[in-house]
Amino acid sequence: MYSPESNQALSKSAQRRKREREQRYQTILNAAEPLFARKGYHQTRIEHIADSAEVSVGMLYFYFKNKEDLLIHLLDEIGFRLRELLGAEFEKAGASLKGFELAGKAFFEKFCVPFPDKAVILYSESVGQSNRVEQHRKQIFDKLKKDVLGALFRMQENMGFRFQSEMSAEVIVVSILGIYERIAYQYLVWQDPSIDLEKIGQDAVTFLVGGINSLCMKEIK
Amino acid sequence: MYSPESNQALSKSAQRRKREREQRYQTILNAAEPLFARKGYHQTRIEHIADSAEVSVGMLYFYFKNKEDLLIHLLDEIGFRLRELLGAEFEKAGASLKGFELAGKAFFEKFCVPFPDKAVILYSESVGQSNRVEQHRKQIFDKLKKDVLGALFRMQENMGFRFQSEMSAEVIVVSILGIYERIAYQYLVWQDPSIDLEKIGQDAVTFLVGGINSLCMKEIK
Amino acid sequence: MYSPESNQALSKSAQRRKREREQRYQTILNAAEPLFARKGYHQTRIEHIADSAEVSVGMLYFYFKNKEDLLIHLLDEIGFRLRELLGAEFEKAGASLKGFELAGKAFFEKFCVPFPDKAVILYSESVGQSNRVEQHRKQIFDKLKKDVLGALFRMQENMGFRFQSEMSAEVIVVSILGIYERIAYQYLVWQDPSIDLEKIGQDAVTFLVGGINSLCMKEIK
Amino acid sequence: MYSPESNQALSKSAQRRKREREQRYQTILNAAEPLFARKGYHQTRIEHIADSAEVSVGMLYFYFKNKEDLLIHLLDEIGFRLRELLGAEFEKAGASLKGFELAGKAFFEKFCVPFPDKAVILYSESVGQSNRVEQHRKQIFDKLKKDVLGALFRMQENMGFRFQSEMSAEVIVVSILGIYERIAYQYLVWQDPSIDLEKIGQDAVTFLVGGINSLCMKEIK
DNA sequence: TATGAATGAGAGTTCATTCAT
DNA sequence: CATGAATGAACTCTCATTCAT
Repeated sequence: MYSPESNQALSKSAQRRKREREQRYQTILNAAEPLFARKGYHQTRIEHIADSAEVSVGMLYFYFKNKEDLLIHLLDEIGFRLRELLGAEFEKAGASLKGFELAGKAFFEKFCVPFPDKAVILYSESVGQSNRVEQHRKQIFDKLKKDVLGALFRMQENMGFRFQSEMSAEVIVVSILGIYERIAYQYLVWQDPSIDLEKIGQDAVTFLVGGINSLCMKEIK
Repeated sequence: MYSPESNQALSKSAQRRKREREQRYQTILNAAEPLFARKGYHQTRIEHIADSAEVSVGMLYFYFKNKEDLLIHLLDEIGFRLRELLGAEFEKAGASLKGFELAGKAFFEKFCVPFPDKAVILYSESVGQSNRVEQHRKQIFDKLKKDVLGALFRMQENMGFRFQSEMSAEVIVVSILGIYERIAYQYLVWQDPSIDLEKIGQDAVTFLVGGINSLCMKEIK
Repeated sequence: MYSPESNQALSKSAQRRKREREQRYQTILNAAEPLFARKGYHQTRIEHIADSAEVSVGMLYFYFKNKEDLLIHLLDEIGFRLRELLGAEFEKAGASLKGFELAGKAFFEKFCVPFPDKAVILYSESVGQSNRVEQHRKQIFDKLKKDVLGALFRMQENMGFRFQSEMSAEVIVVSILGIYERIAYQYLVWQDPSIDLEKIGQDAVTFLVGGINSLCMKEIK
Repeated sequence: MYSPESNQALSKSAQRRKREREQRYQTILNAAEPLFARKGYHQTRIEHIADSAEVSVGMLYFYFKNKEDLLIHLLDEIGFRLRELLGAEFEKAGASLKGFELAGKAFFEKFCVPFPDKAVILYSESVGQSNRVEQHRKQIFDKLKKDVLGALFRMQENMGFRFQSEMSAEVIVVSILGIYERIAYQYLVWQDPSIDLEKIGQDAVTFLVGGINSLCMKEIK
């Protein structure tokens, strides 16, 4: 006979286990993040990460295949968060230039400033480490490109213009990503004092809107 | 008493020595470049570089303090070459938008394509390795910024416009560097097939000219 | 007051428990056997054995003190089986050379061929692992020696001969064990194609009978 | 101009280097031998071997690819020595039964007794460690088999007999190797007090001569 | 009894750097 | 100047064993 109680008990226990496992997984990622970002990936020893996460080295290897794997998971998570964030901003403004403006502002205000470690890992510590890491970096940028490209095409449909050449959309997207990446890098990695995010934001948006406009031609209907 | 003869003999010998030393120094840098760019900085062993340069490991350490030092010198040389190249292009066209166009074209055609290893080291392998390396990277970018900024200001004087805000010039320069860096990265490091340098070049220039224009306001004289 | 009922109930339950325990114990040994024999003792992980036996790691440690202990119990069981088998063959033929022939045949046909894993563990995987394991290996061989020695002495009584020297019996026994061990090793561990058990068997028996004869001298009555 | 002196100096220096290298190689093998034989292969740590050889761990890895490689080289050397030794004994006595006698005696007196560590490694510590090690063990035994087989065939030619069956020669050789191996194992690994090499030697030879005779039939000329 | 996640000592291995020659 | 063998600290990773549940 089916016993809901013992079943629920089991289920509860299993649920708790699962919750704990996911928590620990996150704990490790959270511990690795500042270490990778501040000491550098190679300068960070597995033991430090384990200590910082209050987890044994063995447990760390239970959750992640190796150090590279840990970096990759961290990277993927950062990429996911960033896309989620930017996606929401594009949603807010419908398919318009406004969306690009909001997304640009959010990139600084909701990503770089509150999560500098995440940005440093994405733009600095994960660069040139290994082929596998680079593949994941590429994947993240490809998805971001796809997202921004989607927003661009939706805007095109709305506003009725055409691109100067077949590469224009690609160029616009890559340029946007490049501009923001470089500003973030100078600000976060080099802590360049000439980069004042508050002041720079508006000009950056103006610049890229100007860039976009120059590659989009009003269609005569 | 001054002995021109022995002096000259010494001088000749010293000159030869110096020439040889500089040659060897270059040989080592040249050997390290493709290894760092293709295998990666960490995956490249000192012994491998020495072998490739046909120099003993000990000699390598005579010319360079350590592995990091080698990377830094390589990086500095790459930065110098790039600045030299871009500077020449700006010279050619006087202080005009044309100069930006030429410099952009030259970046791809005279730097990325003929010297992919140099570009990969500048944009990938030297990233996030250590504070000292990062300082030199920053220095290189600062100088590039200064160069481009100079060209921009000369153009401003010539054409008589003013920037929308005090940050505009900074934003323009950083944006330009960011755009080109990202395109180079996708093309060289990820070998992204959607990046066709030939086709992209013109649009990139159009984009950034649009961007520049949008931050520069014609002055009413 | 003695309560047969509850007693019987307890007894039955206890019996079942004991049966289950022994079953599980065997299951674990049976799971470890092919793993040790095919992957090797050191290459086999405790977790793998537990999985294969469908038992938790904790349970495995309930039944066996540690990995070495598991190997020792396996080894002892293998030794017991082998002695049982050879003993039965000696019984069949009474105290005669025939018994040695039958035992030799049985060693191949009833041990090595149907239970190659057991033979591999006895002759290869348990060798040189630790002092404790080696003690048990020695014990097994000592008992086998004693068995064969017993058969030899019974044959001596029956047939009335004397050994050439006081060591002769020892030498005969050790030689027999050595010959069969080496053949089994070549056949099972190295899978030496020049070892054809079918064809070799008869010659091996002839060889050792010749050996035995040469160390036994007919007594003049 | 050719300078014999500096040349000789170079040559001498190079010779010394080579000598030192070979010496060091031997020193490491010599240091590993007693450790492997007495503590066991797995219980012996690389660091111990390096310490014992008064060599740094790094140097050890310069001479040997890894721990397994060290064991294999040790094993090969032991195998080579043993064959050399037995070969010389067979040579001494021409192609006769005497040769088998001498070789048997030499196995104990010139191998097992003076070099117990070598014998233990050959017969115990190298057993069941890995496929690669096992391949080398097999190779050694194959060569030993070939050597003994050669002696047997030469004796056959001299004495004019034929083997009972096509497998007889194989059986004789494998039996001889098995008998001596087992005696050595009991004596050296188990230090079995019932094995008195002095007394056992003669009987072992008698046994195997009897075995050989029983598989060889006088040819009627 | 039964579980299997957690532990952590300890292993092998690498390689930038040094220094006797 | 030149060599390259030698160093050994530092690193990642494994897995037998334990113990809270």
